[in-house]
Amino acid sequence: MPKSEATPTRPCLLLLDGHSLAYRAFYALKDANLMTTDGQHTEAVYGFTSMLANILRDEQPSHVAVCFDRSEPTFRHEAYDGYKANRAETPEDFRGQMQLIFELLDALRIPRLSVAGFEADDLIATLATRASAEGMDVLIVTGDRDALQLVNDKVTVLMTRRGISDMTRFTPEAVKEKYGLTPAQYPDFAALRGDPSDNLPSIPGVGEKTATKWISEYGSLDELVRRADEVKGKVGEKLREHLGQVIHNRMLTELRRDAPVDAEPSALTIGPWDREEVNKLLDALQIRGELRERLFKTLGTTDPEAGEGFEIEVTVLEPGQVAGWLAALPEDRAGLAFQGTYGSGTGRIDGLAIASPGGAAYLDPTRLTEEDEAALRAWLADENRPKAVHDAKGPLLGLWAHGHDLRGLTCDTALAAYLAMPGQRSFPLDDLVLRYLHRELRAESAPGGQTSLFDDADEGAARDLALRAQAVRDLADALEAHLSQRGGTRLVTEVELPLVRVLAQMERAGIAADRQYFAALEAEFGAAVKQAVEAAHQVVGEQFNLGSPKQLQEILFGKLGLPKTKKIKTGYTTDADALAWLAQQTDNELPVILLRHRDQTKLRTTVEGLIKEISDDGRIHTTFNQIVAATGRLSSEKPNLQNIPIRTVEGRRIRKGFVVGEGYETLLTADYSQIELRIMAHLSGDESLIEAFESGHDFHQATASRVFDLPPEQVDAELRARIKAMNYGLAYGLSDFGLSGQLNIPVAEARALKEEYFEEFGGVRDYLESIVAQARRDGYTETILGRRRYLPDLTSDNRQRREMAERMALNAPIQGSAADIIKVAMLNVQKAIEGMRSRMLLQVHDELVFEVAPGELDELTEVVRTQMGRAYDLSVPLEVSVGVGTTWEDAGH
DNA sequence: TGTTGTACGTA
DNA sequence: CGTACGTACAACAA
Repeated sequence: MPKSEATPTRPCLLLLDGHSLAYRAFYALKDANLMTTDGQHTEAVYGFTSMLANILRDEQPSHVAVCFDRSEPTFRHEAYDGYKANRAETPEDFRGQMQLIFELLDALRIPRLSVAGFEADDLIATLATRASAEGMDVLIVTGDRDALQLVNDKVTVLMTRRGISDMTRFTPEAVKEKYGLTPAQYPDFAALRGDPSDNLPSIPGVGEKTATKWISEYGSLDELVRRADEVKGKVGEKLREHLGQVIHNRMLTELRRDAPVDAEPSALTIGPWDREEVNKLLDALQIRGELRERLFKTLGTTDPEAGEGFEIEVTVLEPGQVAGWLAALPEDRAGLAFQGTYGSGTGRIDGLAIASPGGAAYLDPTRLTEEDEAALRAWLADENRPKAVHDAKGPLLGLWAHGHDLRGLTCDTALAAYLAMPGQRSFPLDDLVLRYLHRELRAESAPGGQTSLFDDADEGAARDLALRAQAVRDLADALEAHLSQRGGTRLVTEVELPLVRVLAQMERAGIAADRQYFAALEAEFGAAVKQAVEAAHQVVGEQFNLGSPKQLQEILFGKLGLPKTKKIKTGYTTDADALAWLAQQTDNELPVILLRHRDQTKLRTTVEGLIKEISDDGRIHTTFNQIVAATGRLSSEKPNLQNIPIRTVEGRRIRKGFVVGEGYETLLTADYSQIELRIMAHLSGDESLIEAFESGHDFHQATASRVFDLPPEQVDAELRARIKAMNYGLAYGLSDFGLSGQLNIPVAEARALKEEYFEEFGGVRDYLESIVAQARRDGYTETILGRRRYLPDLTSDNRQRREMAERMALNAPIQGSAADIIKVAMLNVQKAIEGMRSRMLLQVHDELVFEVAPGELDELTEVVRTQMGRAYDLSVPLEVSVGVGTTWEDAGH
């Protein structure tokens, strides 16, 4: 809230806790992953600068200083060995950013202070005390709650809350209201509560609630200590037990007001800052646009070279105005933003904003005249009117549900960002805008926003959506430029973007489910679970929760005294492998019963989950996520249809519940056989491996025959199994240790086996080694279509992280190329069946599931075989096997 | 109520 | 001490 400008300005000193704010900024912006093109992270600098600019603008202080901690130990460390002893190490990405902040403050001529042996807090306390004695108002900005003890009539604390713009203003009244304490009581309270971040121990059973109660009841810690005997109950005992500790804590929670700061408050003015230097620094940090302008504006100068402001004209279109507005719309690419909800293959749209160079408009698609509706329909469906949308699949489903279509999508900013940063798990628009446009996308109408420019809530929402549309438009350009610069344009425009439509179609179609069958199955699995529970209770002789790993451990290793299994964080594992091992080790039937219970509960909950997801149309509509998997795979959720059981007979029964829908003839599944191994053969160019694929024999058998120098017929099941584990393991970065565990053989033997394998397939070893070396050099791996995966950990000092990254580097090009290929296949199949009634329903990484319209089986089979087979030209054939049946199980192989 | 750890299904 | 996911549940913290 700006100070009222009418009052004659009384001197006001602004004191900031530099480290605290920089840390806060860093964590608030961590997900945005801000960095310069040469890899210097800038989250902390950016966020700190943004906070500083806002506070200077809003508070208009006459004096200012930023206080910093020093690396030297403080008097608190001397008083207490353990002080801050459990502080986590400074994150790698944060390092170096403090120095940048120092440089920026120096360029801005804002005083920064630090004193050896004292924390920033103590400097702040000292200066606040002196300044208020001189009649100045003081405003403290920090994230450290210890500062609350400084609050009085003259001293106010702004405490960071969440993010970088959300702060709470603590006056004496506000402290009272929030904590039920006076500022002076705060250090007493803090000592009593303890503080994990400073490593001040707390009293067991005493949290904030009890601490507050005691301090307000007794008035002060002194008084509480004096009358500690009066405190009743268990907590009273605990208090008396820990009294010494609390008193010790108290010495540390008091801020020093006598730190040797040589600056006088009145001298802490903002100097004439060096504009050139600031510009240079901001250039180096690649901070442009809105923040730079805000900073300059606040400091009283507008920089002519700063990025243009971010103001747009927003028109809220009323019924009858839409057609006209669209007619006048320039032909440049428009940014679109939708307000709506999506899921289960459908959606609804409540608002739409369109941003173009001429301005932006908001409209409610449910309130349109017929003419508007027609114009909007035509414009949205016009292939020749280019559009950019953020995460278009949901809106597309929504539009379809309203009878519209969306064509001419030339950029999906979420997809583009995914290809630019495949390791990120989500891509919120505001983060991307911050990262690529250096602009804040703040919802102005949101509650708690600093300004409420709009009295009308609807108009505010309209403006927010329009701002998003505009941001999408700008972001699309920025991301396209970024991707084209590094050769990622084709992957996004020719594969990922057109795939959006295919996935939407699959989600909308869903797959038919046999509800009665699932219900019966659930009952059956449920009965088996019940039986297992009873049997287990019987064996053990007491009731317990078989689903609780903790209770299970107590029973198995405590009560029954069975041999210990592998250690995990919470004790000893009770996973399926361990239970199977236990079953072998003892005569006790319990492990077998538990295994059965695990099995059956898993199956039961799977079926239950599926039943819950059956829509009114009798079908299950999953959602395919195109932007989560770091390797480029799709994922499936709500429900996940990519992990329906198949390995066991019992599990496969669930697949019988997925059936052909009414009006269709049958289901068809088509999958790639051993696609990842074929890709490994292709990428490595290993002649022997390629020949093994072309030999016509079973692949694992063929490779085993080569490794062991036997005719294929003489490869027994054991040898084949070993080589199969090798074949697959290699693509995952399997270690000797892992292979030995997998095959139950000594590590030395596993190593020897690997040697033997590489004697025959040396090209594979060379390839695997080269891929890691290349990734370490470039910082990323690449698939056959140029999809990248960045692996900064390849150069980590931490062995575990580095080796993890190495395995990812081995796997990413293989798994990712397989994802590329099936995506291309999906596009080509979809194009080829456009005129048919049959449709694609599911993708399960190397398998596609179709619903076949009457009379189309032969044609579809042919199309699918051909298109999948020729999706990409590898140096080995892409083999496709097809199955047909009225349930997913029957259509399987 | 939200987060963490364990377990387990698929490719 | 092979990769990539999503979901369910219990336990814990608050």
